[in-house]
Amino acid sequence: MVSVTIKQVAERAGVSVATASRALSGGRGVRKANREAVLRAAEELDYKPNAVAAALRSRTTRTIGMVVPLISNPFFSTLVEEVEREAELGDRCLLLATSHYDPEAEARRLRTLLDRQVDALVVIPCHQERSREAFEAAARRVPAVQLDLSVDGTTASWVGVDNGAGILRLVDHLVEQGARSLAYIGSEPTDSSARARLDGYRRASARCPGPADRVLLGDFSLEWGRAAARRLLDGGAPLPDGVVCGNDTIALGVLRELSAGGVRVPAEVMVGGFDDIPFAALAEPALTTVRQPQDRLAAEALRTVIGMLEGGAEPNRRVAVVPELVARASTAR
Amino acid sequence: MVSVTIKQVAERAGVSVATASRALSGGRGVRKANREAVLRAAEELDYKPNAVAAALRSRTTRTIGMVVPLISNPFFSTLVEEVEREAELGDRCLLLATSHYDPEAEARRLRTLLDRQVDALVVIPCHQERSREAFEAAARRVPAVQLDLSVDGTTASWVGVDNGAGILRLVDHLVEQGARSLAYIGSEPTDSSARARLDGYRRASARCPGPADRVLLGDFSLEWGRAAARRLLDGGAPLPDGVVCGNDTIALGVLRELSAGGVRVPAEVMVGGFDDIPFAALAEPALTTVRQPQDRLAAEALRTVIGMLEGGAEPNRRVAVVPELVARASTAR
DNA sequence: TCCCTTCTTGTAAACGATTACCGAGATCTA
DNA sequence: TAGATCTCGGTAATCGTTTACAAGAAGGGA
Repeated sequence: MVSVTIKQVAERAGVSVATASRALSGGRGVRKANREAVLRAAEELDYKPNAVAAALRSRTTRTIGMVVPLISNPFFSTLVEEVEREAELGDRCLLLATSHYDPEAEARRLRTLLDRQVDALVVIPCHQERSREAFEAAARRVPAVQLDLSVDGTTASWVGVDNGAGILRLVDHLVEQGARSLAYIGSEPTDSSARARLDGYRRASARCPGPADRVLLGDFSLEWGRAAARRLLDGGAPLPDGVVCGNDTIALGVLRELSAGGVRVPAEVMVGGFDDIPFAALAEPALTTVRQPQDRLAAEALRTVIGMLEGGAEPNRRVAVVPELVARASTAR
Repeated sequence: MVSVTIKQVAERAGVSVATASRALSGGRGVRKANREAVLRAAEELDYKPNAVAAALRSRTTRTIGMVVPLISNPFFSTLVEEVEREAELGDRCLLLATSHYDPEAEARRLRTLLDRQVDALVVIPCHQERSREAFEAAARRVPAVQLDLSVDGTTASWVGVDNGAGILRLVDHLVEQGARSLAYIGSEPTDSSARARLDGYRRASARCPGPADRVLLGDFSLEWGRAAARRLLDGGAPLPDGVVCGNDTIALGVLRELSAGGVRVPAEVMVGGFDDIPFAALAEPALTTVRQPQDRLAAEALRTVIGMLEGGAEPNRRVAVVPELVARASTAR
């Protein structure tokens, strides 16, 4: 498979390769007649520039590296999609790698991406402590930003959602809808989001006129949602008017268990989630939730690294996007 | 950010760059003492090979390009994940691009990936006719395989699921469970999968002892599933014992509407889907479905292109993986 | 001992672009 | 018209590897 090179284009256009290169990239400092001759020759020969060669010499690959724990998680896959879309707008490509929640694999993938000379990195760190060293090492070499999750004890750039503000909106909404008592079903604070949501609930619960101190912590699974809901049902204590869930998966489990226990949602208990996963709108009843604005997160993340790349923007930028509340049937009194 | 080059490694080890290069890549044809000296020097200097330079000279980037219609679709995102995992096993990276179901965008992305000298391409073509030209052009330049969907009228490589066999299994299962009449709710045959499933149903319906000629075609959405189920309910004709759905999303809509109409599943009507999306197992009742073995599909796809790359395997390989049936509550009599 | 392999090694030429530098005209200014 | 400035284009270096080639060293068989 022999490819047309810039040399052949230059030859056909009757100019040197230097002029051809200039004409093809921007065209500044090239007389109009020559520029047109070069472009015509390129067209006629169906010239395709070799991006690898250009990258070697210009020391920039126009490639963004991204490392995520898992691609198939719908929340992450949406982030990947939006980062890719945003990258393409800047005429860049996405080199994607998975850590499978293994900090060592994550470190290896980061190194591989650096070896491939990515211009910048967008990372969803898989572990709040053990991801730190590799991420910081990578961030010393190229502009890098953490997306969604953040590792402990670093000042490196991060873009994510303001979890506290999101929980606050949900709590306010429940109170507006008439809830006088609340409970929180979430995950143990094993990652930065889980902790921020729990802290957010603790702060927000002051807005509730009645008792709001029941907090059940497990993991982010549907099964835990069911188990926790069962505990509420079996507890003997009166059910809260509203249940704030740490994410939608938990909330779906809660809905399922409450309905199995004969409790009507939202009439007896209102339920709210966090994330707005695709199925939230399809649940019965449709789930009120805090929407993570993935498109804005991705855009901000890319803007952050590109800013560091081009403008030399400040390297320690922390952006917390305030999420919006999506009110649906599960909280409609 | 100055990097250590192989030249410095060679110098420190007291050999030429050629020897250093040989020692670092495989080490064949290098005396043991020298090889060790080189490796030690590389270690001490924390040498990181520049993959771009290596790619330029060796004319191979160890990169797989992948173009998908959408990353956030859970079926596609799982395929992406598995392709990435498989690529990593062969020490390759994944350059990922999205077509957003636009054939022109798809063509542009393919060209970009080729400019970047990917070694091979895995493509989920977004349109059965209008994807053809660009895909075939790309396939003439590097090993390329279509994944899941296939464009019309090409003999190029393809790896996907045997839709007909999958539908057949589902029909056989329903008949075994006692269904004597069937209906099919699917999508108009606008892509190769939709057509193969519809054809598969028409062939398989001969296995049904009673009437099985009700076929309702719309699109692959939950809404269409609800609408079609409503048509069955309102039609006046007796309900079929089993409903075969073109995919799980439709099946979830059918479940929802039947339950809203007071029809018990599976006691009165059994329902089966196709794909085994994550939510299928969580539906009420849990949905029987035909599982797409995404890991095997991805592995086969990569094996196909790598085979063409390395072994010069036949360029027109069509692999139809037979899917397995996952029997759950929605068909348990 | 001599010839013929087989190993190792270094030199230097790729790979295909971008770009520093310089010189030749063209244009402008006084 | 001379000198300064600007525009444009070519030569050649460069990016950091891999690899073709040639040559020297070592080993083996007759």
